[in-house]
Amino acid sequence: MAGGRHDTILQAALECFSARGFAATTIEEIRERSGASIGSIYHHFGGKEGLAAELYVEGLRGYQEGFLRVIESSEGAEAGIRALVRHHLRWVERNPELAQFLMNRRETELLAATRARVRELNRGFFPRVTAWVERWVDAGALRPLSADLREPVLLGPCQEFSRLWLAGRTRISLRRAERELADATWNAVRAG
Amino acid sequence: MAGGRHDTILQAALECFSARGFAATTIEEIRERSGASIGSIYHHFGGKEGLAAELYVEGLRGYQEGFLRVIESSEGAEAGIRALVRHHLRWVERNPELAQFLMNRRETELLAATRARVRELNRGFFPRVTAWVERWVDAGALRPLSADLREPVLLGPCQEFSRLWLAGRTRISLRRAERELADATWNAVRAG
Amino acid sequence: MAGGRHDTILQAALECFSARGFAATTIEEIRERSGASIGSIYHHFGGKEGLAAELYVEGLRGYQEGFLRVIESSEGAEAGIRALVRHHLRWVERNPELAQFLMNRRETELLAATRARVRELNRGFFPRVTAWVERWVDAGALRPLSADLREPVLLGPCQEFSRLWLAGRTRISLRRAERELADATWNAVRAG
Amino acid sequence: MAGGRHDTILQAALECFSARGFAATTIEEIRERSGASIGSIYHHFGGKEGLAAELYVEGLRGYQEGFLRVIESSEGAEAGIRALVRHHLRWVERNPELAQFLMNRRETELLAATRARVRELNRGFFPRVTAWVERWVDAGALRPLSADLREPVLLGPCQEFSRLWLAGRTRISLRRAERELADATWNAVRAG
DNA sequence: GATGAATGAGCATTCATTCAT
DNA sequence: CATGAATGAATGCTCATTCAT
Repeated sequence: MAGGRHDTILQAALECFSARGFAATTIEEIRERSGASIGSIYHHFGGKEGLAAELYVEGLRGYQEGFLRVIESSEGAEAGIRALVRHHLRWVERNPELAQFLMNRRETELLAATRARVRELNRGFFPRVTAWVERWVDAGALRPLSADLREPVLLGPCQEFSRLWLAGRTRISLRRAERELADATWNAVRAG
Repeated sequence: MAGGRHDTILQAALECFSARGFAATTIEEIRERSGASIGSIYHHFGGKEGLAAELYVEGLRGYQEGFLRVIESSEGAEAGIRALVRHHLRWVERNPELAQFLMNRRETELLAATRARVRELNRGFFPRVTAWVERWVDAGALRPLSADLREPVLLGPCQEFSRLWLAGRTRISLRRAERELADATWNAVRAG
Repeated sequence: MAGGRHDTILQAALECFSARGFAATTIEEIRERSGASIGSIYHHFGGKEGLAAELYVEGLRGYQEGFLRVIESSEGAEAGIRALVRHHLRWVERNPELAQFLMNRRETELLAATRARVRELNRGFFPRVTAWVERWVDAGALRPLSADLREPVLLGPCQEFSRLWLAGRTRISLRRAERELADATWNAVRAG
Repeated sequence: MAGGRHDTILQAALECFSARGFAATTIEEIRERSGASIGSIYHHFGGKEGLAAELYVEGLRGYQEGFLRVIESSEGAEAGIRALVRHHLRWVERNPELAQFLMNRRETELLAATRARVRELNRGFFPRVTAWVERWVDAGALRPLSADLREPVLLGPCQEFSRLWLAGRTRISLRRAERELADATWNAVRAG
């Protein structure tokens, strides 16, 4: 589906962006790490922004797909919440560089190349998350929660722990944190 | 109180850094906004890094001081947790630019000028937070929590909401979120 | 033979360095004189230091090669000494800019980029000069001379005259000085 | 005669100039080493050029005065030549920093502040050297020598050795070189 | 005389991007 | 598709110099 050169460059760019940030990464660094030529990078992606957009959008898509699959196939509210925490942490574990890159949202979302495609993705994502949450609120399993607080309450702790883990500033692993984060998150939102 | 020029430059830099990020801000922008000369900026801060370090370290110090004051003067575990959430959100409300700047931690913490001073601050901060939490765990008011999970669970939701609020992507205000975030956080950590 | 741009830049830089010194020369001057772009200069040489190092090392190599060829192919001590004086002066005459640049040794030798390569060159040069001189000392044609004094006694007068000539402060030409400098140098070192 | 501040600054500037060259030395370095303020440096010397001119002219004057005293008080040609070599080496030994600074003539002589005063000094110096040399040429003690070659032949070896010694690239001391350099120089110019 | 904050022209250097081969 | 030399606007930073206190 995708040329070897194409993917090699993409992977090299991801490594650079995640290690030093988008702004601080230079095309030269990507060239060196990928082994491709400058011309080749421009041929495939049109430049630094194009590379970042590709990584960002595809990364986000993958995350969201997994997220929806997990909650929508879960049985019951508690199982869904716990699966969501677990999914988040395991996704970070499997994609540490992508996670690091997506986490520094701000730098990348300002890019023109990204905006429209991200909005598109979100349009297909948030309503389904909202539907899932409200279904269980209506069923009396979850406490009502302002729409703006859904993401913060459900993912804030995972997000923050992931951030520390990616920075190498935790003693325990993502796996070992799963249970406690799931407990805390579940207690934060369960009804009663 | 301190040198007018000095503080004017600092404020201008903060505005630039928070609006566009450290890397994207140019000295010229800071010069224009502050009204000072390039030379003056370098005379006082030694450069962009020095400026960022000063802002970062002083911002962090202020946040931590308030944080400790709030929890250590609180009566009981629940009051402490709720005060902590309230303090976090109000600090962000009072210092939106500083908050935005400190949130993009990564960009700044890579700076050599910052590292040592931050470590120093943290040495005086985390042990006292730990002591406070463990006191109430021992008293049976809070559920036991791995050390690595304290910050994520206690502040993750606030942090994530603040991030969205700063990005202008929330409908409700920080004030309106206080109660719900405090409830959620308290439920996440209360014993039983 | 080598890249036209490459050599054009090198020549322009040499003219600037010899006319105004390394420190006083600006990249902009080199750019203007060479007709290349700033980027091209950096692409090829990495900066002012790289340019100076290239010129210095290649210049030194050329001088040393000629020097060795001349003395090692000479017949007898006196012929060698006279050939050496002659070679020195003619080299300066043929390469006035390079001579001027190499003469202000100090400015350039402090450069990190130069040190290792110069040491390497000298390792291949001085032992052969020493061997030649000692051969004729042993043969009784030259007076014994401390190692440290070889260069000063053999080349000091040439060096000093070249310096004055390059500064435009002599009335006679390098050619006209050849005989007298050869006489003086030969008398300074001949046995008996 | 001279204020303490005045001389302290002068000495600090000399140390900087001799260690790193005129162009590479900054006023800030001189300020730091001298302990004076920037304003004070400007008050006394008017700037970097003024400092360099002062050092250069006074240094040259001192060297020339000693030089003339030595040859004019010497008895005979050989004694004069030997005294001259000795004077040169001892002057370098006593004033290594000044020697280093004066040696990099080129950088300093381009300064407007220096030119006129140097020409003035030279007008009082070279005729007397010339007179001394020609007196002994006429007397048959020295071989005739083109005017342009006087300095190179008489001082070239000393100069070159001093340069190496100042750069720390000699094994023997200035004192130990005296005899051999005097012999070589005397042989280079003696009649017959 | 002494001080040091303030100034800003000038400089080296970086880096995304283009394009001929 | 691949290459890398060439470009030059943009940027961080230096540093001699001024001047009010």
